[in-house]
Amino acid sequence: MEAGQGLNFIQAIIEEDQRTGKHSGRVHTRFPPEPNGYLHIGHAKAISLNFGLAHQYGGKCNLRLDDTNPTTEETEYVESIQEDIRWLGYTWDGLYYASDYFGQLYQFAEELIRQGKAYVDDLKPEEISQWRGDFTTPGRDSPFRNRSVEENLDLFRRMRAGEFPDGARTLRAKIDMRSPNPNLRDPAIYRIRHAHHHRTGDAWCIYPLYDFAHCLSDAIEGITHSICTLEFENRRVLYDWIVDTLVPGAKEGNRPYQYEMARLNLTYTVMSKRKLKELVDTKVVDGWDDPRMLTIRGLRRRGFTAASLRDLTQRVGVTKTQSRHDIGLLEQCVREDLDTNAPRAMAVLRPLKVVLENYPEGQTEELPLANHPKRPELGTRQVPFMRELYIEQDDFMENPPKGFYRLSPGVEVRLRGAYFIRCERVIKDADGRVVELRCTYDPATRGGNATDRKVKGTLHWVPASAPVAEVRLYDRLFAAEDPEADEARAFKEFLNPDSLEVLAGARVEPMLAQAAPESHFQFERLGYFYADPKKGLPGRPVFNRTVTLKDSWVREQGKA
RNA sequence: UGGGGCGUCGUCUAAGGGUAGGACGUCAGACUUUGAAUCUGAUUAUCAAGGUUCGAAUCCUUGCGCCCCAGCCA
Repeated sequence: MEAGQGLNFIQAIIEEDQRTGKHSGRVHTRFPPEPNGYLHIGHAKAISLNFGLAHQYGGKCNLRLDDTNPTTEETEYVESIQEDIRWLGYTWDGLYYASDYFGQLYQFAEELIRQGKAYVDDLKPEEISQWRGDFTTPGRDSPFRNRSVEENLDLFRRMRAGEFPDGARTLRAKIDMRSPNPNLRDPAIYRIRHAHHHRTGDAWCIYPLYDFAHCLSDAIEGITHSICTLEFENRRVLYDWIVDTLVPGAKEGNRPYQYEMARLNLTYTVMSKRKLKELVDTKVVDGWDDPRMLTIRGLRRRGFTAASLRDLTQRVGVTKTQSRHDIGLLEQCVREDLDTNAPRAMAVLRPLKVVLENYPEGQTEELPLANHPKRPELGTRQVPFMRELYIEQDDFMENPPKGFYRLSPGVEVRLRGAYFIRCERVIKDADGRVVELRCTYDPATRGGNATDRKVKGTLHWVPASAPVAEVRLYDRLFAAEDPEADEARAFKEFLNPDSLEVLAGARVEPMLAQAAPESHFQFERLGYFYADPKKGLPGRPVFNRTVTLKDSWVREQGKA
């Protein structure tokens, strides 16, 4: 928001900290994804917040791969995460992995045992769960809770040495089994996992859990403001407990603090990594970078720009209020970016043949069209014009309703940048479908100008010689505003069956056949399109529709 | 029915004792060689009830509603 004086609540905290001299005025944030999936638009919010804050306050922001669970994490994901952050336009100060700290974390754990504040528990997972109690019943102390420091140290070292199978024992923090906050009922901080880790290989068979690893990693890196999402709110006391008992100087304020904000939710989509993965695994979509996915890669391949994603994160703000933003806001962000930056072009998605009966056969002329109506410096291009052309099927109606500005029998319209044409006759096939229009053009209106009369409609067009291109029309993946709202039904029941339409027979102006992969265009009167880098071939591009233009005619019809 | 959070236009988000502002959406109009863009204008909100105060979205009390927590996931 450009309110100016309206700081978001994190900025307010930082400015207050700077005023009081907390952290010696330092700002050091971090973006800590777990490398177990691809980044999505929700991460983009966290990324631009953390990197943006560091930039705004002259601080630093680290990228830290939170890789404490060897069974779910893969190198493939750490590479994609880095690529996506760079594409978004951010550069990290330090690149770290939680696994960099396994040695230090282990030492912290031994220290906790020495302080008598952690113990090795032999209870099995189900037993731990039973002994923990529930929201209304306090937990009970584990029978192993009062082992001596020596015994705990010995057992913990043997856990590390690989003497016990997975699940046999855990290291637990000794806090309070009767706490009303279940997170303080002696949370597990180390578990046994005889699993290969993507970076440390087989060096470890015990791995720290999030609550233990995350806060201490923050402390090790000198993070000042550790921003996470709302669901971590009731773990903050645990965060504080661990940091305060283990980090030297923590009590004096020389430590990181956790702040929670609302995650980004958007209408007509799901955001959890688990659900996105399910869409990929069940082939509902064609991979993590399917243009319908709200992953960074998917959005990128759909034709969203990094600037538009950054813009969205600015507009949605930062609050603690659980919210769901209108996906239309994202669409508006990319429209605004592409309206000023995308060159214009003409493409006919569903061609309808037009023959200009009074235009000489065999004649062709090159007509100049502006590449951008508001930016003459972007120049013009030549588009061939001839006796046979294509216009959009939607742009003709034999019996038009009131308010239809386009072509119909006896009506004159302008072909953009070319001539006025009038429809004289309609040719139909045996089934009565309109297959061709016989029209006349007015040579005096070259360039689309006439001094003596006006026309209501201006249509885009391509010459009959125009190359064919595949165009993919994408729409939102789900038909329901909140696909997860109905507890009784799976989110996949709300998929939009029309989220992808492939048009193999679109015709594009010649320039577009040479479009470089990853280039953006506005196809006039239709929307913004992006040359797909994966599907397209040289001279044979595939265009993904990023978003339509706003269309008040569609709205008008909807009212009828 | 334990604990932790959150309630402001349709959707988001500002204002933190002194004119409830902005964005997106919607509606109406102007302009238009994109039914786009642009420009005008309009509509609509402080969860409820009490209290304090000259004055409450803001402070207090009591309700109500929604979200999160009982992984050896993060």
